[in-house]
Amino acid sequence: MADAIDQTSSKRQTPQSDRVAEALTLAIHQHRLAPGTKLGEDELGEIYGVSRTIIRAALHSLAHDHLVEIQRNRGAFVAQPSVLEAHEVFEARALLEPSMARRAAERATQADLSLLNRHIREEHAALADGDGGKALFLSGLFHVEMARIADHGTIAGFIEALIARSSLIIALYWRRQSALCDRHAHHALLDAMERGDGQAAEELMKSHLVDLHSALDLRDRQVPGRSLKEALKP
Amino acid sequence: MADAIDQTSSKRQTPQSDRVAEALTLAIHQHRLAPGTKLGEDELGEIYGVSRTIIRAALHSLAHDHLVEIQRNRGAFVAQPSVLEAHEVFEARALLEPSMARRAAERATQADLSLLNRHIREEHAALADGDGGKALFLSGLFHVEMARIADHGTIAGFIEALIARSSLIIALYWRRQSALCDRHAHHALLDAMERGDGQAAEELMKSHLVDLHSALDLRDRQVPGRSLKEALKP
DNA sequence: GGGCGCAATATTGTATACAATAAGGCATCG
DNA sequence: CGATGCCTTATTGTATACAATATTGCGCCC
Repeated sequence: MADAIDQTSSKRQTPQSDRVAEALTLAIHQHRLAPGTKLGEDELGEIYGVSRTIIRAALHSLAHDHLVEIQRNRGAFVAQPSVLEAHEVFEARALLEPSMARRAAERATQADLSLLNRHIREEHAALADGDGGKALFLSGLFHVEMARIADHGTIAGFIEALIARSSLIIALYWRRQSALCDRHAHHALLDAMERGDGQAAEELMKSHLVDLHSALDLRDRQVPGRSLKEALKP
Repeated sequence: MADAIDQTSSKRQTPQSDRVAEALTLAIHQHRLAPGTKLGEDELGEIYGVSRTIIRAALHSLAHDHLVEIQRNRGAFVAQPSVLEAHEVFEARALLEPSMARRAAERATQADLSLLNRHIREEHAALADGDGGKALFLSGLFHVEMARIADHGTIAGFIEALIARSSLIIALYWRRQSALCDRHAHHALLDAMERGDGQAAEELMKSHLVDLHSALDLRDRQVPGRSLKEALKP
């Protein structure tokens, strides 16, 4: 085992901690790391073939984005967003993403549009395969790509962080029965972008986010993993 | 020298890196650390009486908020936001803060209002003393406090980061002659909040941010510190 | 037999040592 | 005298060793 990280070229430009952080973020996105999972430093160090120093930097980075929670002297755990946090995240997205959708519609190049088109096709294919987790992940990527097209790095950074958190929220609160209700939302958005209709894109994004938000089961209950220890002890 | 950090009680709950990061953030807020300043690890370690491990964690944290820039094998420097970044930061604030002003107006308690009142008085006092830097810092604190009152942790976190970056932007691009043009903006905002008039607070915040944005000198030029080496070498 | 306290263990927090990279100075050569 | 290349030095990147804290299992006492 050991060196699991692909060190393509001998001269590496990006810090190793970033590579680890990216790998962990991806695993969270893809629902391969469930909320509440303990992320032991030695364990991760062995997996990625680096020392705890690197792992700690990566974990702190993810903690900064609210993807993991670090408890002093206890360790790092994949975050378990509360119902309140879930509401906040989608409210924040509703505040930011419609404007970005408008900008994206006004600025998208042909290359951007075909990239989004491919995303949608892959997403539908994943849904057809019954791989809901992958479809959800691709769906998030669509939003991230849109923020990138809008060409506003600052807000795009916020949106990326919010979408990563959304992935955790979906893992905890998604209600299955409404899984495919808005399969056409992204298609409609892309249509508006192809027409360069910023106003329409903004409205579509706004209602799409409302739909997403209401597709969550956010009745105030304890999430499973938390109830065992943290709900009873303190 | 050495242990410069105040370890009030023997049992410390917050990580040391957070204390260092806070101290550095404060120094940046107060314009005691100029953009471009080199932040050597050994040097900071000696100042705060901790090892480089702690310093590195703090610097990475600030880098995540775009307050410092880390160049591989070169070290950490106080960030020098570009003109583009400056625009983006104020556009992002314009997107987030008006809504928060509305929420704050709808939720502020009497204690909140008197706290804001005190902030404004201190800000005016600092201006009267000719301490523009301190006034600017307190002005930022007013916005942060407002986000806190709005009781939306997620967006408040974004706003806090944006205001910290604004402090750097102001250090680089503020034009002196317009330094006191909007001294009454915060007062007007507080009035609206005291009336519980969310709509008015939202509008006032929006125009206040437009004023701030246009009080910057964002003509496209190289910032001084950057031009010597970085503008010519790469 | 159950509950409490202590000790053993494992894991994280911090410091330090070593390695790698970049910067600056000096000597040599044209 | 100036330029170029190497070498010295300083600083960061990473790993490891040590210290502190929380957890867990065992034994003892009630």
